[in-house]
Amino acid sequence: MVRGTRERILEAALGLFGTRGVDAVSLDEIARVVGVRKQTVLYWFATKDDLVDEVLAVAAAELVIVIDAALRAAPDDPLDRIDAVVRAAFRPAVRRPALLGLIREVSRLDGTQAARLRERIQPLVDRAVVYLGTEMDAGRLRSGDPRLVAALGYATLTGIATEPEALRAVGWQSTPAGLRQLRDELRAFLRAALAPP
Amino acid sequence: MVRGTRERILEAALGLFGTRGVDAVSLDEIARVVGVRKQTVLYWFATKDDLVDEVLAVAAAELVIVIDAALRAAPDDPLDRIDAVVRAAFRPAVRRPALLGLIREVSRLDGTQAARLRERIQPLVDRAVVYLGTEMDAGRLRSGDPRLVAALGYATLTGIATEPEALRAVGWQSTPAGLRQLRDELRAFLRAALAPP
DNA sequence: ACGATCGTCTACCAATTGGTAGAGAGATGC
DNA sequence: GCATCTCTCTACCAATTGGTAGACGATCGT
Repeated sequence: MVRGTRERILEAALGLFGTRGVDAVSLDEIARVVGVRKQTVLYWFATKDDLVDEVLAVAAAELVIVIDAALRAAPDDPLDRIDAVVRAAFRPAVRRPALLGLIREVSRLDGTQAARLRERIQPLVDRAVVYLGTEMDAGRLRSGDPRLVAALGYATLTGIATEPEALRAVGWQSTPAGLRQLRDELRAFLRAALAPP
Repeated sequence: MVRGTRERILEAALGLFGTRGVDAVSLDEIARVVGVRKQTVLYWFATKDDLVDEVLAVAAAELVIVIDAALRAAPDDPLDRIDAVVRAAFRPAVRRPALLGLIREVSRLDGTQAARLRERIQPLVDRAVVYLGTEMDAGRLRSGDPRLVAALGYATLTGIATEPEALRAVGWQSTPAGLRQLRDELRAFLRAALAPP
């Protein structure tokens, strides 16, 4: 066995849930992708809800790790640090749109699952909000309500990463050059939105 | 009959599709909300796909009308005009999050439906892109690729309007005062992102 | 007054859903 | 050698899905 069945189920489920939505994906379909029977999926995860929970945990952990690493290596200037986060979040976001898509999906999940995910990401969010607040006070960022500014930056990033249709509507193409251009435009957009006047 | 059954089905479907996703909502559920049997829904709309198509058409038309009206009444300065669009799109977005949510939902629909919706909205998008381009050339907006800047503005607006979970994570509350503050913060964010340096 | 049309209904249907029960193959421990 | 444990399977199941067939009453034009 090259990689555990369990891991392969989690990975397939992340991809399918993230791009098509939890409700729209059946256990049978996940099993088919993995190359196994539905009952094998139910052996590893007692219910579909359990599977959703664990997939959310995996996605959250991956995001937290990626962003944490980027921040640790980033310079001191807040605009540069935000750049670093964008770059760190952007790569997995386009390579695996499902990742951010799944986080988004949580809005329509049942409350306890949403709460569990929020709990995992909360530290990251709180840190970001506090950081934005102190930098605003220091005059190194445009001032405003740090909580809402954090939410707006998040909305911009995940929105652009998870809505291919919006990009198609403006004639954008997903080539390597296009991706680079999109990333740079996103960075410029957020820089301008956050820079002090 | 106060309002036609057909209209009531469309309205209920818009609300449910927009907040929970097309796949997650059954015809039975829509019928129950309307107070009618599923077969009555299927009398007015031959298939679920037909219903989805018409709901998308209704939502698109409503958005186009609202934004068009706001633009016709707006002043000349591009930042003020963008303000006007934000304000126009923000009210329906929070009163009926389903509206923008449904537009977003299209990313996971089958290609022909997505294409049909894109067709309806395309004129609006094209106008926006051309407008951004000329104002950038005139130095009244920060310059960049107008297509991507349009997509980014859209992503910010719909992202913040359709993701209550993100706002909850930063401790935001949906009170009238909170809404006003959110709208103003969104306007300041977009103004800063788009203003010339 | 009467047939046609309209709108909603009851009664089904096949396919798919998430989930249960338990058989059987293979490795592992003693 | 044998029992145990791990993993995947076949065989079901009840509930729900989108959809069909057609009965029934109301309304309408003539």
